[in-house]
Order: sequence, then structure tokens, then C-alpha cells
Amino acid sequence: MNLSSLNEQQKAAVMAPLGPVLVLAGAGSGKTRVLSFRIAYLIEKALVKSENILALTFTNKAAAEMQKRVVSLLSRGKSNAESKKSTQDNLNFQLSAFNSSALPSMGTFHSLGARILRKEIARLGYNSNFVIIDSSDQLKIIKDILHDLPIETRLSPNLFRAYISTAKNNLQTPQELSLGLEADLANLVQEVYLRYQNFLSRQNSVDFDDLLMLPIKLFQANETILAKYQKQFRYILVDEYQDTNHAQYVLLYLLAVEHNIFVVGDDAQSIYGFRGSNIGNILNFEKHYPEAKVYKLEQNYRSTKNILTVAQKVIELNPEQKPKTLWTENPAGSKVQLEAVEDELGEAYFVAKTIVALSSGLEIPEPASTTGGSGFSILDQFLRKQSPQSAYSFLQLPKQHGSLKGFAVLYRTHAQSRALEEAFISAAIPYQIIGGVKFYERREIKDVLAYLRLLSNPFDLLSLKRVVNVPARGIGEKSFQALQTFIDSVRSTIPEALLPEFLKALSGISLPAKSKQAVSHFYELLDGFNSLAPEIKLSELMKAMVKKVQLFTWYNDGTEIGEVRVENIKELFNVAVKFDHLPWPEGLPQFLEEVALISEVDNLKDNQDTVTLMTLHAAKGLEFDTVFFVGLEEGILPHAQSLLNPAELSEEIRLAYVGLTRAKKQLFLLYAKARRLYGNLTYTNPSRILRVIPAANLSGSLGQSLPYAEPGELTYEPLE
DNA sequence: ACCGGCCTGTTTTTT
DNA sequence: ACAGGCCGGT
Repeated sequence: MNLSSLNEQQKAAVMAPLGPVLVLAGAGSGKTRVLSFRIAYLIEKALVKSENILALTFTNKAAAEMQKRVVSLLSRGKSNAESKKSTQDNLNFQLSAFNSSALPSMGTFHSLGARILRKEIARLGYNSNFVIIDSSDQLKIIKDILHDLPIETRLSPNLFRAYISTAKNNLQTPQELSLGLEADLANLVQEVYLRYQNFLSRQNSVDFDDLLMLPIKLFQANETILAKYQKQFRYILVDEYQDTNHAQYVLLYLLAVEHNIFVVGDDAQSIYGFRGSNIGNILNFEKHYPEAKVYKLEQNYRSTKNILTVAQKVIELNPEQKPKTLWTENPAGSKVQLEAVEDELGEAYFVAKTIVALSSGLEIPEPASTTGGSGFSILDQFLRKQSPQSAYSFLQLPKQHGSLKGFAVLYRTHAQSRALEEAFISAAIPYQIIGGVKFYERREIKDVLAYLRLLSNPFDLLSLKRVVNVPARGIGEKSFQALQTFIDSVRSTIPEALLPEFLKALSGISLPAKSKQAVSHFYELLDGFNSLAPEIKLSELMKAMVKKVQLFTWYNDGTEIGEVRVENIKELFNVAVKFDHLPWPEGLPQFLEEVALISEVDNLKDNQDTVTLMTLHAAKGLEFDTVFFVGLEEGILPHAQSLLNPAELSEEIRLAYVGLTRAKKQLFLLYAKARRLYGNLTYTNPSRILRVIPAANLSGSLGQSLPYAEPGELTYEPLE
């Protein structure tokens, strides 16, 4: 392997001795390269066997990319035929890449947890075909629990979900719960948590947090199992270490018994505190592993000097930020362009116009102004008088245009994407949005998946409840209750024979004859799917199910929404095709696991020539030639919810830093003077982030009212 | 059991 | 602004 393409620091990290290693890698300093080289290096120097390496990344996509890079590094120097073969193997590999033997294990913490639980969960009283529930399912369960509770509470189900999640991240069972809450509330949370966990266990399902907590509980209770995994994962590498939480820290600490752990991260990019990540993990690495070697990667290969300087100034808004000197040999580049717009429509127009201009080389004329003295953006005037389509008729991306791949629009919240999306549609600019209304959370998708989950795990009450009357077949609340009672009574004795047994037992249930017939028909339906499943491919099974229950007819009500729903279901068939080669019953749980653990960024299609729109969180780890950073206003970034809490405000600053450092060549910063929030117009001020950017690196300015300030001058007080 | 209309909280970020 | 939950009428 040739290390000559690495700089001295990168090389030192790649060639570090075994034992704990912390690589503090600034934005764009090549940390993914270092990780890939490190893995290849360990394998090639025979320091660690490939199958004993575990690499944990933040997304499945990142894991897939690293896998590809390692394979390519290792196959260089081999004979042509051999390298061709391994590349081919690599192309076939699954996203949840925990199955191939020769390659290192790579994936997310959650997929690792799922993998361990598939093998070991029987010891915890679950069955290995457990299903993974998402947060809306969590919420449904908690709502039901609150409903059943003898006491009334005005507290929102979301609050309980958050407490339960925190408890799990801190590895507290319901019995061990200790969140420092006032006694009454603590008791209530404990009761809800207990019932919630019982429900999950009863219906053989786990939530995201369980995927981390349960393996740890298992390991702590059973040394033999732990030893097995310690032996298997002799060497562990972790990407984005700054965003790990307490449970993840403990899991690593348990597994890396020989302290062969190599973590890479940047404390300036820690942005997941809201979901329990603990920046202390990276800051205290040397305390946790006293013999740790630390390497710093400070040369940035991504951005121009102007962009880097701006990012540097912004991160200085954080007084407790560890100082770091990130430098680059890249050219100064064009100045960062600051643009004030009237409102979100003006913002969308500016972005669309600039993309058209940059990608086609055309000068874009301003629309004929209809603005009166009191109006907002020109476009706003247009939109009020005409349809959105005609509003942009003067702005169309010509057929002949350059690549759009290099453009990204980044924003703080999904809600901000709407105006942009409308502008892009009108201007005929191809785009993809990452996240937003998530594909796998759409109703029709969850319906189809629920049928499948029920097939995989007959105890999945949540899925049963979901599909029992979709499409409507005359089974209402009462009938469902009877069903549920039956399932509870039968589960301990004959789980496998649930469906036929049910038909026999049905005569003993007190229900009107009509309901009984409906329920019985439903179960015959499921039973039919059960016998069909082993005989056909997964995607064929799904098609057959959808056809049999006439889901398309149910959804296609003639509206546009109905049409979209049908299209979405067809899209889901395509996803399932990837699992068609697996034999029954393995294919189904693997498919369900992949769709449960898929992350938003995994859906990013980098083979398509489109502009990408996404949140700052989703943009972590990515880079683009040209970035439009929109909505830089107080209340948006930093977000209004974070203004009162210094820790959260710091996270907003780091979030801004992440956004700025995504840009390679050109960076546009936009703020609107007014914006429609929750339906009505709000006047806004430029973000404090903009105020610390030196004029020398900037084209455009903030104007008089809120002038430049040194980072130190801006306190944590909310700005007016 | 189903359907339509009204009310509410929801938007910060997510595996 | 809007989706999803709840209530009351069929």
C-alpha cells in the first residue's frame, strides 16, 4: 500500500501503534481517508485480521463508502483479475454490511446492536425475529399507556418519550431510573417506562435506544457472550466520535477490552446533543484511555481560504471551544457572498436564479418590478397575482446547462425547504430533498410494512392494529380488543401455531357473528400470505399482498395524494428487490431491519445530476462546490428554542460551523428581513453568526443596524 | 363502523 | 398552515 499520498500527520495516524488512538480531525482534513487507510494498513501489515476489525460510522452510506475505499486500497497491487473480482464483490454488498466474512465489519452503532441482538436476544426473553419500532410507534404506545393510567396527566407523550430515551441512553432500566426529576414526576415516568418496556417485550419489538442498551445489559450480565464479541472485534474504529452518547461509549469500552480503539472526530462538529450525544466522550478520551496516542489533522483540503477564515471566526463565538488551527494551501478563492433578501420567497428566488446563472453562464434579468413601497419580495407580488408557475416563467433552467451536482442548499429546519422547492419546480431545476417527510414514515409505506412485519413477527400488536382494518374490512375497536386478549392468552403456549389456533379459538370469543366473520377472514388472509411466503421472492410477495388486500384501490381515490401513495408503494417494491436473492425466511427480517435503520442521508443519490437540499444535520460529512446557506437569522440559526440554554446555543454555533465548512469553492450566506413562521409574517434580524464575519472575506454587508462584532463581544444573551 | 368537520399543537435537529 | 386526533351524526 502506498502512503505517499498522505501528509505527515495523516501518515502518523495511519501508522500509529496498536492501542487507543484519538485523531482530532478538523473539517475537510481527510479523516475518512485516514480511517480507510488505517483499516487497509492493519490488514496489509497483518497487525489485525480483516474479520477482527469493526468500523462504526454514523450512516450506512458512510460505511458503504469506507468499505469501497478499503477494498480499492487493498486490491491495488494485486493481479488485475483479482482486483476486478473484489470490486465486483464489493458492489454486491449490502448496506447493513455485517455479513461478509473476509471484509471488516462496517456499519452504524445501531446496526451493530441489531446484529448482536439477532443472535443473542433469546436470553432477554425476546425472539430473534423482533422488529424495530420508530419514534411515531413509540409515541402511539406511550399515548395508549397514558390513556390506561389511573391518573390524568397534562404532560405530553413526547415528554415521556424523551425521558425514556434519556434513561435508556444512560443505561437505566425502569427500576434504575434516575433522571433527577421531582418525586411525583419521577414516579409517573417510571410507571410509564415500565409499562412501555413491558409492552415492547410482549410484542417482541425493540426501539432505537434498545439496540444499544440491550446488548450492553446482556454483556454486563453474561461474561461469556461478551468475551465472544471481544474476541471477534479485536480492533474497533469509530468515525464521528464527537457524536457518540453514553451508551455507545460504554459499548465500546466493554468491547475494546485490549483498548484497541481508534476514534476520529472533531469536537467543533458535535451537533447531536439533543439526542443524547455527549461531547465529553471525545474531550475526555485521554482520561478514559490513559495510554492514548493523539494525532491532529489540521490541514484542510476542502475549502478556499476565504471560506475557512469565515468558518474559523464563527466557531470562535463559542468561548469554551478548544482552539484549533485549521489551515489550507488552497487558493483564497472568491469572497463569501452575503445576501439580504426580503423574505423566504426572495430567498428561494435568489438561490434559483444564481444556480441557473452559474450552471448555464447566462445573465438572469430581474423580473419587471411590481414592488410598491410596502411590498415584500418582488416574487411575493407575483405569487399573489398569478400562479407560482408563471411567477417563474422568466426564470427557466435552459436545456443546455452545466452539472448541478455541486450545488447544495442547507437550512436549519425542514420547514424552510418548502419555498425553495416551489422555486425549483417552477424554474425546472432538478433537485433532491434529503429528509423532510420521510419515505419510511409515510402512511402507505408503513401500512405495507406492517403486513410484512406481522408475517415476520406474529406478536407485533402495533402492526396488527395498523393493518387489521386497512383497507376497511369491518374490524373496529371492539373486535380488535377481543383479538388482543386472545393473542395475550395464547402467546406463552403456542406462538408458532398462532394463526390456525386462532381460528379454532375464535368460537370462544364473544363477538357479533358479523365481526367474527370479518376477523376470521382477515386471519385466513394472513394465513394465506404465510403459506405463500416461502414459495416466492420477497418483492413478489409484497406485490401479491398489496394486490390481494386491494391496497391500490383503497388509496387511489382519484386525488393527487392517492396517486402519490400508489407510486410510493411501487417504489417500495423496488427496494425489496434487493432482498429477493435471500431465501425465506432470512430475507424478510433483513429487509425490515434495513428499512428501519436507514438514515436520511443514505437516500442521497450522488449519481444523479441534481441540486441537493437538506438540513445542516444531514449535511455532516458531505461537501459541495457551491453551498447556499439560507435562513441565517436570529431565531432560525441559532434556533429560537436554543437561545436560553448556553449548551444548546453552543451547539447552534457548531451547527453553523458544520454548514460553512461543507463548501469547497463558493459560499452564499442568505438572510431574510422577514419570514413567514407558523403562517404569519415575522420580522427577523441577521444571525449573530453573520456579525462576526470579517468584511475582508465578504462581499455584501449587513448594513448599519447590526454591525460587525468581534466574537468575544457577543454574549449568550438573546439578541434583539 | 364509517365519515365528515372541527380543534389543536406542532417545527429544531434524528438513528 | 396543516396534519392528525377527536367528536358526533349516520
